[in-house]
Amino acid sequence: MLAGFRTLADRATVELGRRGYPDVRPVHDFALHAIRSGAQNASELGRATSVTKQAAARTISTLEQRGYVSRQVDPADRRKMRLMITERGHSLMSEGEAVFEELRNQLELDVGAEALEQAEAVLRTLVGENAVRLDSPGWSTGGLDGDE
Amino acid sequence: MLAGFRTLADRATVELGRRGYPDVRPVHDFALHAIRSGAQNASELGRATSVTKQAAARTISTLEQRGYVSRQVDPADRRKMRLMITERGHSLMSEGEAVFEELRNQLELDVGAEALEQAEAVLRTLVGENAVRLDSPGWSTGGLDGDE
DNA sequence: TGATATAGACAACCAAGTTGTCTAATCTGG
DNA sequence: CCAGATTAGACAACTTGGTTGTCTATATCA
Repeated sequence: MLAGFRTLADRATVELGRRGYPDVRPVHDFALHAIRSGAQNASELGRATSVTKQAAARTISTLEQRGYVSRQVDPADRRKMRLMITERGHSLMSEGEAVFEELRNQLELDVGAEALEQAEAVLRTLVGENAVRLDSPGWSTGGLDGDE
Repeated sequence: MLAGFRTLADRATVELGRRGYPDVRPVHDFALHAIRSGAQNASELGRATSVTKQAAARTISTLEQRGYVSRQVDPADRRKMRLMITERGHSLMSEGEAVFEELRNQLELDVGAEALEQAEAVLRTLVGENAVRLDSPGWSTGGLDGDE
């Protein structure tokens, strides 16, 4: 079947909820990662996550409400709102990584180390191929045009 | 990263669009499969796909609009609307399977037959584990309660 | 027969996206 | 140096797939 990753992400979400981050979804973690690795404002975040800047701004604002990031006007360019990950944001991220690690370990127990690595390699190939064209927003919902 | 299956499903969607089924999403195919393997009305479909009956009814009605299923009152129990997959519905499904087959073959070329099988086995384990508790609606959106 | 359960419809809502329009700030080029 | 273009971000309206909650019609059970 095809629900593999969904499964993983869902479990991580539930587990994170159990550990005191009840209102976090995969998207949020995803966004935090993008911010940590360089996206400093809404537009950049949008580009980094292949989403319109409006959607990114929305994600940011919920992240801000929940206390995971803070925003302040960029002194150098006053159009921009510079993003910073808060303490709580950082602990969410490390907790998230820990949870993932645990899930991965569990799976490794179930299935064997080699098998798991093999599987990861395959999946990497799969996403690697189209990482090239992570452009076009709306790959999952709207689009469907298939860029002829 | 973790977008492996998404990737696969998205590509299949795009490819199907290209082949004359432009308004089909993974959900729809998923629902058709559930119907084919026994779900005869909205409530059953909902149960089968771990979704409320209302959501299922909605999916059905778009599927009906697009001409993939038809509905008629069940003569034996006039509360029920019996579902039938139309000709077009069947061809969608086989086209869908063909596309998937092709994608799988492509991946097999890229990565080798054994590796692919191994990966599939791992993923099967992953989803298999929690197939047991495919109950609780809302695993992906609302929930988060983690059934304490 | 009457209480209860089930099927499905309808309405209101949510989350995460999308467009499209708009203002404010910055950049660029004549 | 200033006019025009570009960019950042906000706001509003809409879409999809899902959720409750309420309601009617039909079945079923005691």
